[in-house]
Amino acid sequence: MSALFNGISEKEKNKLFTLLHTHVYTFEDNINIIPTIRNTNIIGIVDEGSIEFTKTNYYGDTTLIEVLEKDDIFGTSISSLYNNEVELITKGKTTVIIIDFKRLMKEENISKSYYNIFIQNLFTILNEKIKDKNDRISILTNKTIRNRLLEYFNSNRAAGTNNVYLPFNFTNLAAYLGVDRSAMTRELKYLKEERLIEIKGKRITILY
Amino acid sequence: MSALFNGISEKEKNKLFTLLHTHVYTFEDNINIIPTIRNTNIIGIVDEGSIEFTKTNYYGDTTLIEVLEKDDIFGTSISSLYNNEVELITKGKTTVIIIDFKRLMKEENISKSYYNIFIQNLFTILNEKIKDKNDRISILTNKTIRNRLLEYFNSNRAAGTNNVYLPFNFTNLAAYLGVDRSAMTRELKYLKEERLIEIKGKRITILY
DNA sequence: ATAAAATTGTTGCACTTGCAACATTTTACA
DNA sequence: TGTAAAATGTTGCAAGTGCAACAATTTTAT
Repeated sequence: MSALFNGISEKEKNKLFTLLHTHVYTFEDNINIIPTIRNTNIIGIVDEGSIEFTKTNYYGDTTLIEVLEKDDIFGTSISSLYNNEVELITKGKTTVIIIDFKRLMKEENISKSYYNIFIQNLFTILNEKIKDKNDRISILTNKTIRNRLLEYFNSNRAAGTNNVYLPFNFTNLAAYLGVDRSAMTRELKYLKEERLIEIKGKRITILY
Repeated sequence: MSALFNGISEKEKNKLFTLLHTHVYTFEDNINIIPTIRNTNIIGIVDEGSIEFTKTNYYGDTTLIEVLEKDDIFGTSISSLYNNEVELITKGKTTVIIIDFKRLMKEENISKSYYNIFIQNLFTILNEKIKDKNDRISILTNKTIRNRLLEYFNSNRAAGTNNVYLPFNFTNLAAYLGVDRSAMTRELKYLKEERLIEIKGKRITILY
């Protein structure tokens, strides 16, 4: 659960949506939602389902930028919908809440305390997004698969432990690390043989 | 020049700084400024000089995350100062303006129109930062030096032209792309020989 | 103007990795 | 419960790239 509505009651949340004239859209599985919401300066919130945010370069290679789950945000003023190589593809039936960014910034809203909390939460989430991206950049600048794995494991330990719980499967881990999956599997085998890690399902234990 | 003070006059800017109780710090060359500003929930603005934002992983490899120039922003609520592997190193004598984030979010400020513009500008800048990082991630997931170069060139054309003007030298380009500099030089030679690009100083012309 | 420092260019070599092609196992779903 | 689909595991091989070590050039500072 994201922090977007932290400190805001369900009642206030509904008031906020009225105040901001939010729109709700529902999409079937595997739809690019950008054509529906394009040309508007908006903030979108995933309310149900999930969305894969991808970017395709000029020769057709696609990068998975992030997976947006319930209460994650996206939008012109947050990511880069204006870029036509970018797609937001629904995974499963998906509902999104759309807020007009201009309305969000209207002064008359400001007397409401929950409005201020909402703006603060938005900043906090953007902060976390930037931090996550910095972390991924740091990992991607490693020159070997081994170092990418080790840095990933190191910076994703469960607090106070030597365990990492993968938030996705190994195929997606390879994509996240920007490496060939089979080559990554080989490297994981070496790491296990050298007893630097142990793997049990999606739990990796760091032994080094 | 960043957009942080777009639509805000110099007079209003000074009023804003008074309103927000900003602090100004000046540092000599090559100082890590984090110890001075740590433990505060702040937004920092570079007013003079520049700052290299680096991240060092657990085995000592350092990644240059971004270079902050005049009017660029940083901070707990924007990047990840709480992370102790992170450094903000001044390049040359550098002055920064520090704004307490809590104060920035105080409701009593809100009647001022320039305050609202300032908040909007902050969102816009964060948006651009996220977009830049997404672009870099997209480039870094390419598996060959050649493809990283070509995608970089393609997504950094000067508007409406086939020219790219490097904002840094080739050594830093290699760091940005996460590749060995000498290997990159070799690849650039091949690209020139195959007449896919032309290089004249820091101007690259795309011929493909 | 000159020395020092930084940047750029070059190349051999070892090694990592992508790729392809396929086997095996697990998961999804009708 | 059975079958298709997805995920994981394996391996040979060619190709790309990091690394090291050095030369040449350009920039910076005094």
